Amino acid sequence: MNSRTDRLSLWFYGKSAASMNKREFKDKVYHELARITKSMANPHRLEIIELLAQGEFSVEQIADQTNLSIANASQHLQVLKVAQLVEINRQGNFIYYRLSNSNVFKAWKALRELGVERIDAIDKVVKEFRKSKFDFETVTIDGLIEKLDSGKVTILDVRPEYEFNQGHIANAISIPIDELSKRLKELSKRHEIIAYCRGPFCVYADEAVNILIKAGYKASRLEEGFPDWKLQDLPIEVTMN
Amino acid sequence: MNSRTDRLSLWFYGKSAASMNKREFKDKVYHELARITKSMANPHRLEIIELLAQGEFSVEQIADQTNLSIANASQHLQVLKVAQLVEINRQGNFIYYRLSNSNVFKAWKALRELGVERIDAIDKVVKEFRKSKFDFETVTIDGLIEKLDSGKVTILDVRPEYEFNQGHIANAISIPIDELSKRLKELSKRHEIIAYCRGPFCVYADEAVNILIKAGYKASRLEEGFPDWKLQDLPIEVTMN
DNA sequence: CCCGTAGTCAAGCATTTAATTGACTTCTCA
DNA sequence: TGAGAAGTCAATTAAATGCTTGACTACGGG
Repeated sequence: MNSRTDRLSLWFYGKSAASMNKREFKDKVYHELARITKSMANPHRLEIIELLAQGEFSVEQIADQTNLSIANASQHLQVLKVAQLVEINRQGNFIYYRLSNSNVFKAWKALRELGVERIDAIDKVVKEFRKSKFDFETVTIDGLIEKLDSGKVTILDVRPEYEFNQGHIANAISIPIDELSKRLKELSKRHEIIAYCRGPFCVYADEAVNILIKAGYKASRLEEGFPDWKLQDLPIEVTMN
Repeated sequence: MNSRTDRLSLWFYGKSAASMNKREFKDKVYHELARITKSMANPHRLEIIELLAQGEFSVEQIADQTNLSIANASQHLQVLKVAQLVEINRQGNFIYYRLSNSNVFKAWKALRELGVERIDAIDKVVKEFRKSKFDFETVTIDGLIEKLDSGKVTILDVRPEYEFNQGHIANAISIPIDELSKRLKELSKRHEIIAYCRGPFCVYADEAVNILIKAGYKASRLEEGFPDWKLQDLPIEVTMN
């Protein structure tokens, strides 16, 4: 025990702000910020955050999507809930989790962009994985906006319909990736097709473009996902039921 | 050992992207992103990041500023270096650390804003601490820009001169907080004074405004800090030597 | 009101993280 | 070239984190 530890235990147990000195104040603030950061600092929780950026999901849906056991998913969700990054909405037997606020997605986006830019391993694995399976160009949100102004473009949402219904790019049509092959006739070949999904690490759109190009369409994927579009306050639609 | 763990150990030891399946690809990407997030997820490292957003500092300077032992500070810096969030610049006996890139500050800023908005404890402690010692209004960067357009404003940088020299708001004058009381005569009472420092959790500017108001000046603090100003590509100056 | 489903909680173990100490390395300068 | 200053590293210990398992709680339908 040194004097530093003594101070920490003091404020930790609820010292009032008015009686703090500068160091105690800083320790408290950075401690709280680190608590939030730690609650995001786990691969599964990051994946959950990205999923919840699409809308709200039950624990079982989340566990399925992220390949976790129900109990484990639940525990990760508790961590996020304690940190106030997610909120719940109980509907009978089901408990639906959602991000509490757009700032959560903003933080995830900032970390994602930091990662892609800083960590070669990420950029490399993303590029190689895409290239190995699907070799084609991507379009950014800005690029898509330009295309929309100037031509015949079909925006194709290939996420599960459940996610599409909770919010999608205005005028997009929904064909979940699993159904794309057998629903190709719904798409006109006279339009360029821009497929999008959850975000830059989601491969649904890659798979879609692959299918479309093989079938003779002009198609490319949106680099970002629906949450990035929504964050910029670009036009979206929600399917009511 | 279950099949999930088997997969993890496979890619961990360097599976090529081309041979990955979807789940392996996701695991790899989120693992890497969590690694970066973990490297930030510690109160001392967040404080170091905020400090390094001001410029470059030696290990000893960093240890001093953050109240850490040299060895401990060094170890935290190694964590940040391995995650590629900081870079070094050796000058003889001294090793200067700096943020590798503005994305690091962007991520810190996003986490900071998430924290202030989400965690009552942070907002509360910041407001209470300020109020208890210094009860006055603050000005945002946008507010400062407006004021600059329309009136006589003195921008006062109260960070240590070392930090001022590495970069400051254009036309700001430097009076480190320790010297402010005895250098008041350098400031005209006909100008409103906006004091700024490192960021929203830095109290130098609060202390400065307190001194200035007591001495009869019209003064307020900038909510954000120099790095926030710089991030927006607003005019800055660097003191060469 | 009890059964089944959805989800949470608690215990136990293995792994990771953090701080301290003291030894070690690297560089400068006399 | 060797003393000293600036940092790093390695070992130790304590604490926190993460996963699994199985028991538990909450709700709805018959």
